Amino acid sequence: MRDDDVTKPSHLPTIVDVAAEAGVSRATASRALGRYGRTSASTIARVEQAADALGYRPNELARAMRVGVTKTIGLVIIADFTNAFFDRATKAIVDEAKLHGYQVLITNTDEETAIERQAIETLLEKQVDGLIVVPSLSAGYEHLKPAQLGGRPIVLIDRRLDDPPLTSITTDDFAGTREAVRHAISLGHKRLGFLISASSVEGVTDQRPTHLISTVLDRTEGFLQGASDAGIRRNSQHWIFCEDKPKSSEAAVASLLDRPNPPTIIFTSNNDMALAVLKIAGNRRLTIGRDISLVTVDDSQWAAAIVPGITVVARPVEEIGQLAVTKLLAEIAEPGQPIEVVVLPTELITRDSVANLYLQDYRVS
Amino acid sequence: MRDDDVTKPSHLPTIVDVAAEAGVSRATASRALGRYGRTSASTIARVEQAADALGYRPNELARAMRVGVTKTIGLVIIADFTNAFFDRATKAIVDEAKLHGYQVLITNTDEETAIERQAIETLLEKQVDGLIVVPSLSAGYEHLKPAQLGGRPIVLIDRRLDDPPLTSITTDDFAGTREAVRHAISLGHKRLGFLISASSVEGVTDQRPTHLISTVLDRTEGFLQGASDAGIRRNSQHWIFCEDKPKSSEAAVASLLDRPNPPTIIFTSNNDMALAVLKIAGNRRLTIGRDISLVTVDDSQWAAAIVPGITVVARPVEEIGQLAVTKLLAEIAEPGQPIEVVVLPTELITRDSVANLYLQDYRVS
DNA sequence: GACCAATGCGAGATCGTTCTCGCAAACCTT
DNA sequence: AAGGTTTGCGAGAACGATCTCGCATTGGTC
Repeated sequence: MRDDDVTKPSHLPTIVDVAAEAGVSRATASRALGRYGRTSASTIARVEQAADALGYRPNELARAMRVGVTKTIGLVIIADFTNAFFDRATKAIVDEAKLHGYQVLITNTDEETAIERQAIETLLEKQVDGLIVVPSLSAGYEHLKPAQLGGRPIVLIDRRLDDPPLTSITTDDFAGTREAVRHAISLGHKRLGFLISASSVEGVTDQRPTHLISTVLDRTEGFLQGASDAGIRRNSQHWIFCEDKPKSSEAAVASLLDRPNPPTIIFTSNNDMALAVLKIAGNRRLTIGRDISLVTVDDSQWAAAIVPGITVVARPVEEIGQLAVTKLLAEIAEPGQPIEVVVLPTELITRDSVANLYLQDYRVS
Repeated sequence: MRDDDVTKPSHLPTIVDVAAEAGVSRATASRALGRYGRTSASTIARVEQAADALGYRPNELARAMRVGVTKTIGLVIIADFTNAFFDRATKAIVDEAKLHGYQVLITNTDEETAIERQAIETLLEKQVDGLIVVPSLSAGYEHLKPAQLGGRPIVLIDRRLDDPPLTSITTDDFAGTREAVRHAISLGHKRLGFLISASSVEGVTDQRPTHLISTVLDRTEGFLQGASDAGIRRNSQHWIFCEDKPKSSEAAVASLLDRPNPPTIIFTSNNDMALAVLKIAGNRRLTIGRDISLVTVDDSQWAAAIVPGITVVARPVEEIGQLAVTKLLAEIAEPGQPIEVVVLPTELITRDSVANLYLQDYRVS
C-alpha cells in the first residue's frame, strides 16, 4: 500500500494507472484483470498487485458502454411503499436481483401515467437491461410497447395487461376472493359488503368505474361469483367503490355501515382499506369478529398479530418478485422467450376476524 | 414519425443518426439538443425534428462518462422494508431525489457488514454521485472513510457514527423515549419493561451487549433516564435484549411477563417488537391498555387504526429522508460542506395502549 | 538449423456522448 | 471598402473500459 505519491491528487486510478504501475500495456492489464485471452501467470500477479496497491476499482460505466450491458434492472412501482404489497415485492426483487449480480434502479409513479412514462424513459436512458413495472391505471399503454422500449425486456407484476401482450406475474385473485366469500357464507354471512379500491375514482361512489386494474377487477369478479354461487341476492350485496386514500376509505366504510340492512361482513381489496374498517369500527365501538366481520387481501405482520387476527387472502408476494426477476433475466440472457402470463395461487388464512353467525344468531340485527 | 426504413433493425438511434438525418455534424446535433454554445434557430428545429422522428434517446451512460456525473445516488439500507422505518425512508428518498432529477440505486445489506462493504463497492463502481447509508452494526467502518469512497459524499441516516465523522440525520430518541417513560409513570406505572432490539445478540439475554447501534443506545439511555428521574428503583426495571426476529422477540416478551412482579408496561424499540407484544398478549388473553400496556418507537398506520390505538414515539421519517437527500446533493453540488449531525425531534403520540393505573388500581396484581 | 505452432503482449478501434478550438461566413462599424 | 467582431458549424479529443488483430518471441519437431 504505497499511499501517497501525491502527483495526481483526486482522479481515481484507472486501468492505465494500473498498467503503468505494473509496467504493461492497457490491453494486458485489462486481460489480466478480466481473465480472458492469454496472459502469463507472472504478469497476472503483477497486475493484480498493482491494482490493489492503487485501490483500483473498475469504472462500471465505461465497461457497460463497451459491452452493452449494465447489470442493472429498473423497477417502476406505484408510490405506496406503505402498501403491504409493494414494500415486500421491492425487497424480494432487490434481493433476487443481487443474487444474480444485478442491481435495481427504483422509481415510483404515484399511480400516474405521465410519471410512469417519464420514469421508464429515464430508466431506458440509463441503459437498464430490463424493466419490472407495475403498470399504473391508464387509458393508453403505448409506452410499454416493445418498440418504445428499444427492445429491452419488461415484465409486469401485480397487474396484467391485455393490450400490449406482456409477460406478467400475478395471482389468482378471482379464486382467492371467491374462496373467501364462500368461507364467510359458510359461517352464516348473508349480507356482504365489498369495499373496492379504484384509483380512477374521486371520493366514494356506488357506480362501477369504467376502468379497473386487473387485480381489482379479478377480486370484484371473485366476490361476485362467490356470492352468486351461494345464491346471495343482489340486494344483499353492498358494493362500494372508493379512492385509495384513508379519508375516502373511511367514508366508504361509514356509508356501508349506515345503510338499512347493513352488511355483517366487509371485504376489502387491500390492507389500507382494512385499516379503514378497523378505524371506523373502533370509533363506533364495534368489535371486529363479533359486531362486524372483515376479510382483506394481502397478509401482513400486523394482521397476524392483533386481536382478533385478521382473516386474509394471502398472496405469495416474495415469489412474485423472485419470479419476475428470473423471468426477466432469462429474457435478457436469451431474448425471444415466449410471453408468459403467470398466475400464482393465493391462500386463505382464516383467523378470527369473521364471526360465526351460527353461534351468535341473537346478535344479528 | 417515419417508422420503418428497415436498414438497421436493432441498434438504437444515436446522436450520429440524428446528425445524419438532420444533415449536420455530431457536434452541432449535440449542441442543438443540449442547448449550449451557438446554434441557429433553424438548425435547432431541424435537429429536434430529426431526433423525435428517429425516436432518439440519449445514452445516459455515455453522457455520464463524459461529464463525470451520473445523477444517481446509491442507497444502502438494511433489509427490512417491512420495518416501518425503512420503507417510509426509502419512499421519501426516492421521491425527494426525483424532485432534483436524481435516481436511486438501491441495495440492502441484511445488517451484515460484509454485504454492506460489497454493496458500497458495487455502487461506487457504478459511479453514483453520492451515497445514503444506514450503517449496519459492525466493529469496523473503514469502508465508510472518505478515502475508500473515492471522495464521493455520503450521509448516514437513522444511526450516527463516531469514528469516521460523517454527516448524519437522526432523531432525538433519547428525549423521545424519556418523555414516553415519564408519560407512563404519570399514569401510575412503576414496574417498567424494556424490550430492546440488538442485532448483535443471538436469541434473548439480560446481559447488555458490548455494542449497540446509536439509535438503540439512545433509546436505552432515554428509558433509563426517564426511570431514574422518577426514582424508579433498579429492581423494578425489567431489561431484556433480544435479536430482531419475531421468534426471539416473542420469547423475550413471554419471559418478561413470566417474571415475579412482572412489568405493567412494555416499551419496545421498534414496530416489529411491538407486534410481538400484541401477539403474546393475545395468546394469553391479556388486553392491551388494560392488562398490559405498550409503547413503541415509530408510528405506523396500523398503530393508529387498531383498538386500542398504540401510543408511540413518532419519528419524522419522511423528513429524515428528505434532509438526507438535500444535504447529500448540497455536498455533491459544492463539495466541502461542513460535517453536520442533524438531530430531529420526536413526538409522543398518546393513544390508548397505556393504561391509567390510577383509575384501575384493583386490577394491578 | 529450419520451419511451424503456440504463446504473450501492445497498438488501436470502439462504445455514445460532450466540449474545446479553430475556421469560415456573415454582420457591423467607420 | 477594409477592418474587426460576431455567429454557426465541424474536426477531433476525451471519458475508461474491452477486444480484435497482428507482431514478436518462444518452444517444439524433424
